[in-house]
Formats: sequence, C-alpha cells, structure tokens
Amino acid sequence: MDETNALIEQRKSKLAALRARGIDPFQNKFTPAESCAAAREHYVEGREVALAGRITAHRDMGKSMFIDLRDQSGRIQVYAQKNTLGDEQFDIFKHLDLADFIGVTGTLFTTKTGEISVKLTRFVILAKALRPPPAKWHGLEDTEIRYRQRYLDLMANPDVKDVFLKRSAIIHEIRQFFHERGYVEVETPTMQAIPGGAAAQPFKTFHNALGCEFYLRIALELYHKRLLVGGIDKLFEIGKNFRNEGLSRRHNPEFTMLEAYQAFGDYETMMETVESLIRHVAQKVLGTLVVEFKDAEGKVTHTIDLTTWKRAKYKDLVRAVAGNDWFEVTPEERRRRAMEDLKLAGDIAKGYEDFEVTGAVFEKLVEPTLIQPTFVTHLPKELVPLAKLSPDDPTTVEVFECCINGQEISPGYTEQNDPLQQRATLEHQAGGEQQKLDEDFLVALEHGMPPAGGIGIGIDRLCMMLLGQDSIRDVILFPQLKPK
RNA sequence: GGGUUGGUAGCUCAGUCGGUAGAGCAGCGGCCUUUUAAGCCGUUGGUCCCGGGUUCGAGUCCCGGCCAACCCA
Repeated sequence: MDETNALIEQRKSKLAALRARGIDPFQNKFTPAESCAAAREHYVEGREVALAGRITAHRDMGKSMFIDLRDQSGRIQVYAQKNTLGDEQFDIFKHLDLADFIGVTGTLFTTKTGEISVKLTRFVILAKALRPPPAKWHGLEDTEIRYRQRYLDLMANPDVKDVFLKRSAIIHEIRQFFHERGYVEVETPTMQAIPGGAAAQPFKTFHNALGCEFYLRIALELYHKRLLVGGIDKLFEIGKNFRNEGLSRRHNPEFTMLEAYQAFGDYETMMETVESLIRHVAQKVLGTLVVEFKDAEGKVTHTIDLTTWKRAKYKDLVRAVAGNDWFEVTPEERRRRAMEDLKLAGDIAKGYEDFEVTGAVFEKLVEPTLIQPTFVTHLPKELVPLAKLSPDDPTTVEVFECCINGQEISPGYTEQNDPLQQRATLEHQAGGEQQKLDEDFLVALEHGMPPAGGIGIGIDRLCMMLLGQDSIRDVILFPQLKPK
C-alpha cells in the first residue's frame, strides 16, 4: 500500500502539470444543485444542471468525450465537446483520471442511443485521485482488500454499498419502532469497573487519571435494570459490546447490540415485541416479509417467511431429536447417549454439567433446524441466571430464544427482580472463581425493580438474516482483522 | 488452537514436467464530435507474500513464517 508505482507517479505528475497551469485540483467548494439521480429523474431537455461526483468511466471519441459521473445517488453520463469547451479546457478534461472528483455544469440532453446525459459547459476539478481505483468490470474480489480498505469495496461493488445503506435503514427503523411505542433511548457506560450481564471474556483497559482498570462492556443489561429501578419504564439502547473471543463468520470482537426493557411486561410481552419489531423492519426496509437466501451462484437456496412465528418448548424440541425419555434417564446415561448415539463427543467437554450436555444437543441438533421464525420457551433455569422461574414448571425459566435461519437472533426474559434470588444466582454463577459481584447492581435491585420483560438482539446477526449475508464481516463496515 | 484453500502487473486471473513472466481490463501515445464493458493501431508496467533450502537453473519442489477465506475446536 505504501509502495510507489508508475500509475501513482503518472497521476502525481498530472497533478503537478495542473498546478503549473494555475489550476488547484483540490477545490474547497462546489455546490451541486442536485444529485446525479435527481438530474436524470427530472429530465427536461436543455435544462441547466450543476452536479458533482467521481469519474468512474470514460469513453474518448477524439474531439469529444463521454464520462460517467457518480455520486451516492447514482450515475449520469457527461458529454464534452472540443468546440464548446475550447482547446485548453478540453485538453484538461481529456487528461482527467478515473476516480477524480469534478463539479460540472451543463444542459440535459438525450443521446442517439437514448441515454440521458449532460452536455458539458464548465467543469472544476474538486479532488485529484493519486491512486487508481479498482477495475470497473470485475469489481474488487480480494476479501482482504475489501475488508481492510472498505472504501475501495464500496466504490467498486454496488451490492456492498446497498447492504450498508440497508443496514442504516434497519437501525433507523428499529429506533422508529421503539419511539412509536413510547420507549426512551438511553446510553450507558461502555467502560465498566465490573463487566456483567453475560458470561464472556472482557477486554481490559486502564484509566490514567483515576489510576484504575476498566473493562469494555460485554452486555448492556445491568445498567438498563438500574434505570428500571429509577423509574424509566420503557427503554432501549443500541450500542457496541466487546467480547474477547475468537473471530469467525458469526463473531466480531465488537458488535452492535440492541437491548430493550419494559416494566410491567414479561417474556410474553417481549415475544410480541420481537415479532412486531422484526416484521416492521423487514416490511419497511425490504418491502416484504419473505427473505430469500442465495448461494454463491445466486440461486435461491431457501426462503424465510416472517409472517408466521411458531412457538415450541425447549424440552419438546430436545426430546424430538434425542428421545422421549431423554429427561427421565440418569445424567450419566444422557452424557453417554449424547456422545455415542448422537455423535456429539467432540462438542461435549469433560467438565460439562448435565444441563450443558442437553445444551449441546439443543445447540448442535435443534437450533440449526429452526429456519422459520420460532420462539423456543421454557429453557432450563441453569442456562439463564437473570430470569424468573416459570410458575408452572420451576425447573424452567420464563425465557424465550427467538431462532431464525438456524441461529439465535434474540433472547428475551421475564427479568429477575427478586434481589435475594438474584444475589444467590450470581454468587453461584461466580462459583469459586472469585469473580467480582456487581454490588451496586444488587443494591439497586434492593431498592425495588418493577417486574419487567427484556430482550437483546444482535444487530449484526439481524442484518445478516434480513440481508441474506452469510458472514458478519459483510454487514460490518470495518470488521476486525489482524493488523498487517 | 487444528485442517483445507489461496497470495503472480493498479484490478480480475492464467502460468504445463523445474528452463528468459503472460492475457483481459486500467495506464501511456496515436486516430476517431452521440459513445456506453465504445472501437482500431502502437506501447509501458513485476520484491511472483516474506525468509531459508534443494538444483546448473525455482513463480513452480522442500522447510519455516506472515496474511486472508472456509471448515472444525
């Protein structure tokens, strides 16, 4: 990237040549009257337009020349003629490079072949590009360059830009949805002395003036519950979480999380909320509730129908793949069956407790089959320490996992608001590891937290699902890579 | 962390059995005043990811490393 080559040297000498002619090819300002797309849309032959954009193609005809001018809205063709521009201006125009930014004024007309174009009368160079852009026809394929230099990917691959414009629209619609329902958007600390709300390795940092260590948050939850205590009854936050774990197609160390809480709601309330939210977003952003997934060749492999949302109990789903007597046999027998009969030996660590063995069965054999939207309910209480027990089956909690496309998209709980129960659970979870308890959070609960429903949705994974992307890196503008 | 695949011109990619490094596009020069992946003629451009090794000779074979994608943990 730092090397010099002939193409860069050529552009630099063109820059010097422009300066020698008294032209500054980095103008501070040129205000386009409209976008390239708007100019095409509002076509009136002979109408004067002022547009700005990047040169993305040129077709040299000798004494006349076509270029493609592109801004965020789209592309328009500009036609320059020697006899209208004059010899000197035309010569400068001819020596512009692909990727240069220019401002143009001219009049609209339609070519013989029917393309709406601008007949150029004046132009200014707004920014000279000193490096060549990626090839126009093949686009940019090299994944490493695409991620490290995303701007090149955005320049070269319109589909990529579309994904990120839609991601922005998705987040906008999420905010709209919650605001319409009377939720308050909040912001809570990213740097926390005790990272809580999830079981995950945190990143550590140091505050010089305070002289103490902080962790980057791994969840939003515990601060949101403090706000429920404080009397903010409906709240949500969209923000980054940080988890110090491996990277994969589905994991980026920093990722965007949505959490929302509603006082006097429960997990039933929140199931309705998740379903309505995702339907709202899909309808607004995609214009449909049927999402298509395609393979590398563009063939549709499967579709997801967001109009119908199923519900199923965790134990029933496990029984369906592991046998009806799964929960009646001894823990030792469960472990044997999982490892031998279900061939999950590689997925079950030696130290796994009984509920984790069943958890592995669920994760490996059930979750991947839940393609259509499904709320899995009545999870075992050991899995979820921050939720309330189900009155009808106290071995389970009032929790759902919303699974779509074989992945968990969103968990939701009836939140634990009994401070003594909560303390007991957290102490048990901390175990012998001397993991610090968030005393301030427990004190807050002791002041009284209203019963509440809560949800979390990984925004990156939601975008993957809605936009048909297989890798989280394709919905994050600058995914984490190892520095080169 | 393990396995697989890949890294060659600005971009997309070929490169046979180990024998002087190739194409298309882009670039540069020329012709062409309604083209659109414009066209035609000519032409420049290389740390073959890095470091060792084998060999008369390595893009190619061997060893080590870096980076990435995918799969697995």
